Amino acid sequence: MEETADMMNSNLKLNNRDRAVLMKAPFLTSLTGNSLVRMMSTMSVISLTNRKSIFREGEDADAFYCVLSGYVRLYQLNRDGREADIRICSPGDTFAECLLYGGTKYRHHAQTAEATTLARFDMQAVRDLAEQERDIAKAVITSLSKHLMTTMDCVANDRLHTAPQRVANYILTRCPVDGGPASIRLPFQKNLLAGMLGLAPEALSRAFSTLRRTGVTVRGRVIQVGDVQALREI
Amino acid sequence: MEETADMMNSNLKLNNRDRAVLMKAPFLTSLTGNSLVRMMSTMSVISLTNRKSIFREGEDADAFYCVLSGYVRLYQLNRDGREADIRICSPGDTFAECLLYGGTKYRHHAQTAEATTLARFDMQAVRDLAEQERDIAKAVITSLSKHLMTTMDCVANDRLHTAPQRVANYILTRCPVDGGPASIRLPFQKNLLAGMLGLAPEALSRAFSTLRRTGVTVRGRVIQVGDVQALREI
DNA sequence: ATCTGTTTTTGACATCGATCAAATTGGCGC
DNA sequence: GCGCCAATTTGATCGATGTCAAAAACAGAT
Repeated sequence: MEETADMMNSNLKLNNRDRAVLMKAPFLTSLTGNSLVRMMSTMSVISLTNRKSIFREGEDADAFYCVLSGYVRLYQLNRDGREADIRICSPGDTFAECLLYGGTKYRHHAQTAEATTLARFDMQAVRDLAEQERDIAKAVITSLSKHLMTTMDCVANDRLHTAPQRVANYILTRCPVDGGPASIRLPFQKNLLAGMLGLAPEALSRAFSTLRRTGVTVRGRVIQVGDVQALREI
Repeated sequence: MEETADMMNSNLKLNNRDRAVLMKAPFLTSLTGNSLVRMMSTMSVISLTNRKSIFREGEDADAFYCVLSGYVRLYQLNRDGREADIRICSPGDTFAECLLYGGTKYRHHAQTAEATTLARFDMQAVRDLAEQERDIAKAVITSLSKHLMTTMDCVANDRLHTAPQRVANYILTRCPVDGGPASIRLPFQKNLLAGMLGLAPEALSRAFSTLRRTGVTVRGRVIQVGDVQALREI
């Protein structure tokens, strides 16, 4: 088998880290034995370098995906041809699974935002499995429920919070629960964080500088929080 | 049985129109025979007048609902105590069903936005049914899939379009497909439309007046469109 | 360590939409 | 038709965020 450095697209065995991520995905984590084996047999692994298209809006949807490592950007074009991110998928996130029973064509563009490994599930195969195996159906329900909740949270976040509040929320979700100082490291470019929060990169940058008054220091990807409790008040 | 005029909360038989709406809900429409009967047996009908609370954020989630007639507003409070609509549910819409497997507490406030009739489904009963009956599980999957798709559309709409564009989109979804003139009647107050589109009422009003230049006339709840095709270009 | 291309930040500005208050319209019961 | 309350529109203003351009910081390769 031959691969170019530019675009690997293979069916290799999973490495351990990717396997662990996959097994924690909500539509697999509850499966055991035969169901798990059958589900895994509909899957293939795909590795892509940065900025590769996974699918385009309007194409026939024949698979959904789970991010194993790297990041995926789901976006649409507005009337002026500008891209707006709808969702940034991190390791463990599933995308396009709403098309299992919801439609036949992809509704957004999907492209990698880093070197990325994906698990690809054949839509029709999973559909068939879900009808045969109760626990697979249940796992799909769990996955869709969770995804729907986070998407509703996204709407609420967009409509309810200003840019500094969204950034503060994001930081808080990765901070220890108690109130003292903390330090976290962004796992990706600020570009992507902006997309997650529905902000332009410049707006994210300004939100960070607003948060300096609340004791947040940013150096590269490292974010230091003077007082976690103070951040909650924002 | 005694009822006040202010707040009926009863278990009456469905009238024909409500029954038709219910049967078209995605988690019922594919069911037949025994599954349908069992599903219906977990249901009760609730009628409420305008502005009655259905549940509050943080309460234990023991039921999900389908709107049969009227409208329901899902909203949250921001830090200043101002309400922001997350979703407006119309007849046929289901809400809080993402908690079937996604969590145990309601995540928003829900209140009626008109005199409203609801079908109430006991969460635990439906959970049990979905595990027993394949077609019920499948119906739940379909329902969640559809709901997830519309919620992602909502995010996309919020992030991609300006107020006049959102209003134009809304109008177009209820217009005949061809390009000529058309006239539609809003089925609810503009208040609610604003909430659906993620706008303040004033912003909706101004969007309408912007659209006058594109041949849109608004008189009360009646919207007349001079040229449907022109509206698509906005 | 230096170079180079990319990412991020900053500045200046335009735009959009929220907010508050006031005027107007509309709906509905009488 | 009238009166009244609620919904909607309008005006004025403000704040937040997008946009474009340029500077600065950063990361990776040499």
